[in-house]
Amino acid sequence: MKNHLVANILYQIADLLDLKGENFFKTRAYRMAAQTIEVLEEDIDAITKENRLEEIPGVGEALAKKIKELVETGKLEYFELLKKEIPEGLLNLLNIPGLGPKKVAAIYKNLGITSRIELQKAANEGKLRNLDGFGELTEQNIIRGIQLLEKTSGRALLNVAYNDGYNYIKYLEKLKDIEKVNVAGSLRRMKETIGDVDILASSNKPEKVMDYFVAYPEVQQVLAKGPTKSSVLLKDNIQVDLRVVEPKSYGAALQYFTGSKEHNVILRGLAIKKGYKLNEYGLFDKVTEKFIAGKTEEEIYKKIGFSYIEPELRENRGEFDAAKNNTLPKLLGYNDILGDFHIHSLWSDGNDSIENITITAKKMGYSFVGISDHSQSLKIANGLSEERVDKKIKEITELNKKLSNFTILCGTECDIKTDGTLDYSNKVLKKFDYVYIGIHSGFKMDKNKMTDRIIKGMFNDNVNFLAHPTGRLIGKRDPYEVDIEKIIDTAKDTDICLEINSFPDRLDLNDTDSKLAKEKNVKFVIGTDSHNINHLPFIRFGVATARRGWLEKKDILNAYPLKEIKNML
DNA sequence: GCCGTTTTCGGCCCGACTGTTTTCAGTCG
Repeated sequence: MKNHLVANILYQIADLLDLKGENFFKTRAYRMAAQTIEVLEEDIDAITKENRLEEIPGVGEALAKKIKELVETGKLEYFELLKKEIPEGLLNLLNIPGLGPKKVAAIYKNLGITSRIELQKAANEGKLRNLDGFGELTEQNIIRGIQLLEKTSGRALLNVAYNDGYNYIKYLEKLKDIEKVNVAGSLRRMKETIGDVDILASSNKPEKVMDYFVAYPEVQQVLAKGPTKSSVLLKDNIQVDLRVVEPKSYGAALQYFTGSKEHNVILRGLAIKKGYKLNEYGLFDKVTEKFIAGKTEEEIYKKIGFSYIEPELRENRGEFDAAKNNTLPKLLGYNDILGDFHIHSLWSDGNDSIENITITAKKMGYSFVGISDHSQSLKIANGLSEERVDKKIKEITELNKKLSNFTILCGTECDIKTDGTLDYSNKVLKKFDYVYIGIHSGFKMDKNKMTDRIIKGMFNDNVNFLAHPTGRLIGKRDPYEVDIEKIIDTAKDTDICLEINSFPDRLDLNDTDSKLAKEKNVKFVIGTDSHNINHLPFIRFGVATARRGWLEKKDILNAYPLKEIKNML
């Protein structure tokens, strides 16, 4: 059984136990074990076979026994009994903002409700307000919560949250009573999707800050407002939370509200071991409660015994060991990219001429761009025939004559056909400065076939880059069935760079697969897949994904000067 | 349910806000 499946069942058990009203620490134990197993590098089957389950942190006698049963039989009696006792539908109700285990349990016990539809109906009919601990406002909040969940399906893409968050910051920076202001939370960690935008500010006049915060023109609704914490819903249905702290606590609060939760749990635990207490107000002596640090994140990490850990790394994926041993990666910087190889122009399905793309790229400080239009069989995207390839090369040659200190390269995003052959002959492929290959049709293939198809394409000597290696579209399409480890190994064998596609609904490879590939010494190219000049700045989301995958400047082809890249290609 | 360089029992992170109730439970992060 796969690690994430085991983790998933443990998470569900925790939720079910919560609904039963079990001890908080017991359900937390299930969640901590689930979280550890979810990101465990080693296979849970192997660990079970060798009777080493109890070596996993957070797994003791009882959990080891349950995991063993689950792995060996594919079922867990305890879980089945729990599901009989508590309807599974209740688990979905927990996703509704404002509803926790206690309220869901009360709703089920008193009204027998087990689905969102039944709940909505009961709320509309005013049946919830009479329950103990409920009132009219609770009822309204539940209705609103259901609507919100349906509208946003939970999380926003990174670019949407990014724009909302940083526009809000620009607005807040205008208020003189704010000393410092930053985004925090998953947006600061640049996670691929964002639940809500967290903002942190320091000020000695928090009430003024809160008044200003809720007066932002983009606010649709004020969800909560207090002197230190407020929440609003923007017109695009993104929730933004603001916390205000005193300047001396700013670093501690920024650390605290940046998370991740898992990272912070570990950090606080380590602080306690060193005789400290860490919270959002600062680092304190555990006994005397004396304030030790808090103004900056750096001093907090340092006092606890670590070098500074970049926000993108704070996911409890080994950053503490690396920080302790001084082996943290020197992360790729947001300004390290010198050019973009994955751009579509008017020649295929892009909106802009190569000339206009060049102007924008120069403004961004790039020294080169590569125009990689689609290949001939992708008719829907106006893929280039062999004849049009020659014409495009001619246009680029002419344009380059007029440019100084800037180079346009002619590439292609060549289709890998269903049999693994490429959409251009080798003779045509050799005409390009570089060749991307990618899957654009025949997504529903069995895993072995798909893996073989891609690998066959990668073994063509003219190929340099593999575009969006898993083909996922976040929230819209799952990755195609592919053995990503085999693809990574093949990239190493064939010297092909794996792309980190920066388009916000792709981010493909993702952070964890990128980390895996880096560990196998694979090189990367970060491309935007731009179809419009306004897409070129998406590069920051590709860089963010690379950083979350622990990648350094030296791992990224398009962070090298073009002269060196040409040698490498 | 886990864990232990004071502990094999008694901790385990805890503060802010809302809504209901009148001193606090529930939810969230």
